[in-house]
Amino acid sequence: MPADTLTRVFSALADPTRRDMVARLAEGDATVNQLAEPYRMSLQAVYKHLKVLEEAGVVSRPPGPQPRRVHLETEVFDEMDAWIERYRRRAEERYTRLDALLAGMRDDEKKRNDERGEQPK
Amino acid sequence: MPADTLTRVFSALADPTRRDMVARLAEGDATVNQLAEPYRMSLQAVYKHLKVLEEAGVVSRPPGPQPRRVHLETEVFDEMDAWIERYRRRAEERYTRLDALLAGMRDDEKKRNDERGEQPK
DNA sequence: AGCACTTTCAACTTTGTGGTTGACAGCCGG
DNA sequence: CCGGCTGTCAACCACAAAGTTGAAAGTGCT
Repeated sequence: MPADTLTRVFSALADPTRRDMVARLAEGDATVNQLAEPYRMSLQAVYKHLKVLEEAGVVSRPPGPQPRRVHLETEVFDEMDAWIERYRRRAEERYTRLDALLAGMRDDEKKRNDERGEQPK
Repeated sequence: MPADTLTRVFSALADPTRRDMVARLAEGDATVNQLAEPYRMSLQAVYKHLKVLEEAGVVSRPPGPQPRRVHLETEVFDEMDAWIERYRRRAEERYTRLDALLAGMRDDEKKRNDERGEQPK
């Protein structure tokens, strides 16, 4: 089972180093060496991170002359954004409907308390 | 080192089961048993997932009468959204500026090719 | 061809994560 | 008060993830 896109994207972005790479790539494409420079980490480790980002579709490395430049791919962000927005929106809708429900809920609660013989303040 | 919020949120949402929980909680609060019902997984495992979501601030479980209901918290989504939007926007700005740059880049490339003695097509 | 640099592959260590089972404390209703 | 449901904690297992080193392919320049 090849782990769906969202899983790959979210876990790719769960790593601070990888998020930092994305942040820097947003300023423009870079070679692997430029990318690797700030980190105290072997070059192979950087390639591994890149591979994760690439498989998640966050980044691409078009073939070309030797120092292949790493490029930020933004389409995947749309997908993540859609997911987030979808559920945020739904939850917020429920929240705004809450006002309308409050009156009824207060009545219910009062009734329940009455049935238990509790004193209203 | 207490792993920053974004790291916790992204890795919380990197798990399909947890994303599914969020999706269902967007429809309304639920008890742990209701939440756990569709999964073929021990109840303790579900509590673990909930703990991860809670520590990431995605979910809250206000204290109360025995079956404590799980509630979706949306503020964290804003933070994620801000991060995504920030870099997406920056990358897209670069992209739109690309048109303006193309003329200059073509000139540069032509010059480089000339210096190498390559034939223009 | 030959050297230097880029890229990838493989093996290994360490740490984290998702899941299990088992035990146990806290509430609540009969 | 006691039996059942809710919630938490701990030990353990399997496996994935981040990093290391070492070695081997490619690619580009002179």
